[in-house]
Amino acid sequence: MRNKVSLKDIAKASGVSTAVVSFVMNNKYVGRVSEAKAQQVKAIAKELNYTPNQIAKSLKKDRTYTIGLIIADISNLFYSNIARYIEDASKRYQYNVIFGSADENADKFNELVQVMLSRQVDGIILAAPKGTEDTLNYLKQQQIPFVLIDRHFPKLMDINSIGINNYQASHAVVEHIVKEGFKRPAMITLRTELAHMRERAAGFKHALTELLHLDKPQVVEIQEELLAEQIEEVMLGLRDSGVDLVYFATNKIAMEGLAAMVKHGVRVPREMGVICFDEADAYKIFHTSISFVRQPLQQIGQESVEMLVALIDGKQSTKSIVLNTQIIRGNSSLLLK
Amino acid sequence: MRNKVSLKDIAKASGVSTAVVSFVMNNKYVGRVSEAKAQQVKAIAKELNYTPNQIAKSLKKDRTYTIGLIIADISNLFYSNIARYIEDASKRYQYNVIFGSADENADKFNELVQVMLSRQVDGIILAAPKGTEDTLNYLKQQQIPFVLIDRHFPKLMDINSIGINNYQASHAVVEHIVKEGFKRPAMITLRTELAHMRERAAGFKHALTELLHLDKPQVVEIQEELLAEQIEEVMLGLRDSGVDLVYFATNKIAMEGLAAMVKHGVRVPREMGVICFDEADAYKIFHTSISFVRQPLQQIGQESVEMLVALIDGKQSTKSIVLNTQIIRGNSSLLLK
DNA sequence: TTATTTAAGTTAAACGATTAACTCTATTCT
DNA sequence: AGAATAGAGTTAATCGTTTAACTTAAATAA
Repeated sequence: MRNKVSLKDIAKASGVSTAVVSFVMNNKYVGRVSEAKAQQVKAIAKELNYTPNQIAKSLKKDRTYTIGLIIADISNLFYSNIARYIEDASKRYQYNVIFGSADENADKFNELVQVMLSRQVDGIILAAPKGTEDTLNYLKQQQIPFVLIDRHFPKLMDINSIGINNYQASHAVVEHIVKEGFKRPAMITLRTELAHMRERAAGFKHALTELLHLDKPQVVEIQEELLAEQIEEVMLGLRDSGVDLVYFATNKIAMEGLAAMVKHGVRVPREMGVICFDEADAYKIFHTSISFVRQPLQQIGQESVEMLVALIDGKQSTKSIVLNTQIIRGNSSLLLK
Repeated sequence: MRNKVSLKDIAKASGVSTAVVSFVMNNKYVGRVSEAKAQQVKAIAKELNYTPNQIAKSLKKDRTYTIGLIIADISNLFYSNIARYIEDASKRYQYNVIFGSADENADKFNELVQVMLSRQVDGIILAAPKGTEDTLNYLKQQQIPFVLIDRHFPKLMDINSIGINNYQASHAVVEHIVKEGFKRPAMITLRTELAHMRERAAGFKHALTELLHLDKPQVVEIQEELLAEQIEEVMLGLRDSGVDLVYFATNKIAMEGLAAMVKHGVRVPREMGVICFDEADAYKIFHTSISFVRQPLQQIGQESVEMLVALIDGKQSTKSIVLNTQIIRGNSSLLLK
């Protein structure tokens, strides 16, 4: 079988107690173990190829140095990028990440939380689907350190979260396109109660009534599961009704929407302008450079880990960080006269 | 602090020993605990909201039910998709996944392996960068269950792996484009020793000498770090030298290559045909539908987990699974006359 | 009636590490 | 010289489970 070397083996091989080996391995031996013996123990440990058993360590110290990460969908570029940054940042803090994908499903989410808790993660970073307020409250009440990313829940108070200013981002989008001269923009978003999405829509609506005095800004809500099915119809409908620019509220919608435009030969931006929320690698192979709202993914990843680690160490009280987005201008939102 | 309920607490609350609680919680109580008491214990456990401490369990049973996953780059769609399928499949087997990204760096890879081992993962699934043969040998010698995905190492014998038939896939690509009538195809690949990439190139070359009797099939190798920098020059060079189709050896190259074509207005397939290795979401917003080689990602994920679990359970000896790919034809590899 | 089996538990060692509290020297201080 | 301190270790309890081995009482068998 697998040749596991434990403290005991090293202790035996070097003729000392396990305590000495433990002290030496953790570099806490000054004043307790002579330098000579320490070096000898280290040498023997290396020779036997000792790897400390983190499981045992965790049990004793009640710290696993593991972060749980629950995201909506790992195959979505937005989340997989964040996952990457979170993994990066965690490593810098000597933490490992165990992850799971909730697929926007509250039950799956709850199950994942339970799994992570039973694995004794020190804390959790999560992008929660709708309908998970109870679980979040439970985590809070149990005083389990956690940080919400991307999504937030206005009903819940005193929750640590890190996100972006969705309302302002949409507002800025409208400012940009109005300045460009677009007169009849429409937004396509998902039919959802999730606050961050509602804020994106609200920012769009308010800015349009404010800046163009439109009394009924056009916002189309599509049910996520029907996205691929309905997008073409929606896009053609918007074009035929004279909409001059479409603002996609997520990168998933954008991909489907752009695909529909390509399929039906809708020229961008001549026939219809385009601006998207979120970046995608894919944009660079679109025939026109795409304008989009960039979220600071790396910062979200980095700061969520920092925040969580601070919480774990008891060094921080509740806070919400709201990061700023940036509009990256491409040709897709230029009004051609 | 965090209110941790242990077996001991339940035992105390129900007036029995921890052994009884353990038996009941694991449903191993028939003949040892009366049904009545069992139900009572269960009720108390639920009431106290007991969650078993998997860390303690792992220590005792020498099984963590955790799989380590080391991939080249989580932000690459190919790997993040595989990660998703691996996570899915793992859950079905009651395993969790801890993951890390090696970024094609052997040192980082080795470090990740050590971390995973110290976390006592039951087995590892890995896409290994070049120069990691020693580590793989070490794992083998230590009898740690592991499964190689995507990449394989011809020098290493008796390694469990799961991959695709790269040579054949390229051969099929050539058959397809030759049948279409392309006469001067070129391939763009990475400068690497990794076997799977070399096989892709070999399949292309051999098929071309075989089918079109070209004595010097054109294969351009780009150093990965210089990809973005050099791709435009390469693409324009190929076009100007009369190449009529380009075969991109990975999705990363494809994205860069297609972006260069878009930027310089190279029409696909009229000026140059295109066929790619690997799928990308992005293809659907390209102005022409893209032909590509599809890898069975879900199957790779599923089977790698199955294989690993079998290895962990000692139910399986070494084997290599080679899966088949499929060419998905789009308009990008149609010869327009 | 006595012996044996079964049911329903309990006890305690173990997994691999950590660490407070202890034991010896050997040295230093007064 | 005697007391105090420092140096170099050891002992053993502990983290939360699991489980082999034991106990005790009741039921069944011979």
